[in-house]
Amino acid sequence: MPIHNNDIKEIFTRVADLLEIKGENQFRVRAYRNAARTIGELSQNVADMVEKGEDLTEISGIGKDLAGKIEEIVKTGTLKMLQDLEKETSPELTKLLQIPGLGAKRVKLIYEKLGITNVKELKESAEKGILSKLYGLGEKTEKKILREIGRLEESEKRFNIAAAEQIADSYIQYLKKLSGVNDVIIAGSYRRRKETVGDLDILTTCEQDTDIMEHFVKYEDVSEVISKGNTKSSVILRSGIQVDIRVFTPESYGSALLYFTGSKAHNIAIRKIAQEMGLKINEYGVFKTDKKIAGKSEEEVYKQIDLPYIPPELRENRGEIESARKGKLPNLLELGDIRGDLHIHTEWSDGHFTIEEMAEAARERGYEYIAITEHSRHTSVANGLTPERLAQQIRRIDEINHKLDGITILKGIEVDILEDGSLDLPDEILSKLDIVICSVHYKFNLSRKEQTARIINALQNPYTNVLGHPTGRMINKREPYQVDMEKIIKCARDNNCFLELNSHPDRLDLNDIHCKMAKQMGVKIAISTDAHSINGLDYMRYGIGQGRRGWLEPHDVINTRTLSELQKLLKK
DNA sequence: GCCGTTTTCGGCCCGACTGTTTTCAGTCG
Repeated sequence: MPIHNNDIKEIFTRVADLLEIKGENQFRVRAYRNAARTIGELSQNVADMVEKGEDLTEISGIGKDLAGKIEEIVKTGTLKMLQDLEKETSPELTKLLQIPGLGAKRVKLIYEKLGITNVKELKESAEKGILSKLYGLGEKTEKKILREIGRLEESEKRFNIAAAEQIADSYIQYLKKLSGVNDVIIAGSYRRRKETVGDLDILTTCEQDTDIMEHFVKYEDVSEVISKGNTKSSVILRSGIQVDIRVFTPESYGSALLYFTGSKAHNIAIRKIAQEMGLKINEYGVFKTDKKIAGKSEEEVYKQIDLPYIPPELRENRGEIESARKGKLPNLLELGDIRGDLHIHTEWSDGHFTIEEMAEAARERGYEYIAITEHSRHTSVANGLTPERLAQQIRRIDEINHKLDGITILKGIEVDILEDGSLDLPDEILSKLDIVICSVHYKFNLSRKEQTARIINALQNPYTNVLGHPTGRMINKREPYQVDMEKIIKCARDNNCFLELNSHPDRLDLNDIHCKMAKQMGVKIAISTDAHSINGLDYMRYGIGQGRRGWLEPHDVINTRTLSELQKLLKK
């Protein structure tokens, strides 16, 4: 069985959970958690590294012991230490940790005193009122646990960035209605533009005597108030998302913003640097002994530890601090750099508008060009084009281009990759197009080897330009199909192809890690919306967010080019 | 369990809120 980085991540996370429940040294626990996170975010495949005999202790946070355990997992598919821990305690205990309000100490307590090992038993004893009899637990905690179990049973989801954006926008508008409220900003993973958001962290500054907390919990969408204090409160909205708010003075706004934007790993790293310099950073500022020396703006805080401003999207402790130190932070791409959208559907297949309507909408958005890329015949549910209809569309686009001012329409296709890796339309018609995107739309469950070979075959077609939504994942709905992304990127490079970053908020495919990997391996990206309607063109901003998280600069992206530069890139 | 211009031991980020306690532990972010 091939071991993926994610398998190692899960094993180490379980080890950390069980060690913590056992009451082991917290720093040992942290070492496993750090290792789990690091491996999960690594762009290289650890199993390959083991096979090549590479030194795993080169990876930060992996020492001799963990390197040995990783090898054991890669070679045997399992870790004896974890099996022993599971025998010693109970494998389902870790699930209890997912219940908000239950940490390691309480899980240990209820396990040792009541012999509870899973959620079902926990629920029963809470319903019978046994839980609240334990020392340190009370009725309120018992009720909260029951509520949380109910919530866990209902759904356990993160919100995609577009859904989070809608919820956030209206809450912010509401908060700003209260007079005396000055800044309101959403920090957290939302500000880092992560593809999914677990909760919203709101930061505000306001005039004295402004009862922002009261106003905050009175919002009509609030279904439950979890906590309400003078500087910090939390609620749950009807949609199920948790929203936290913190109030700060303007003097602390920058350090608070930095702190609550995270990520946690980034914060820990910068605090460590501060510590080494004899400084202390917390959410209220930067302190030298007890004297506050900075905190108004994020720039000011970074400056105290000799770093330039680091954009939120990079703050994952994935090398941004080292780059910042060397003055080599990427000059990240911005929405304004985009000159066109290269993946658009119209009513010719399953889109909802005409070619002219989409072109005009794109022109209004300031674009110089778009590519019309319908589905091909195999995707019959989407009214995919036959060679004949595509030839017809090519003629039609020529006519429209002739009349249209201010924007150029490129002739393209999103052609299906068939099961054997051949393309759904003959080369003869593909040769007449400006851009060929090829995509997998069925047979998602081929083996990793077969799926990789299928895609590589498609990339080797002389007319292929772009691989569309390269892993096929749908956020919260469908897992990515199994592929060897490193091989695919290499193949794209060797065949002069590009990878798509599909901006649809349910896809955002490539993900951030693969974007960075493609950049490092010298493969450029097309950031496209896959728009099926005029509004769909506005998904571009999500793709930009993801691209920024993937360290992309304008020159890494083909649709930042002028039309003539782009045409050169697409000519093979 | 990791790490090192305090290097083989002794550190490892830190503050707010809640609930249960009677001065604080546990959880969370």
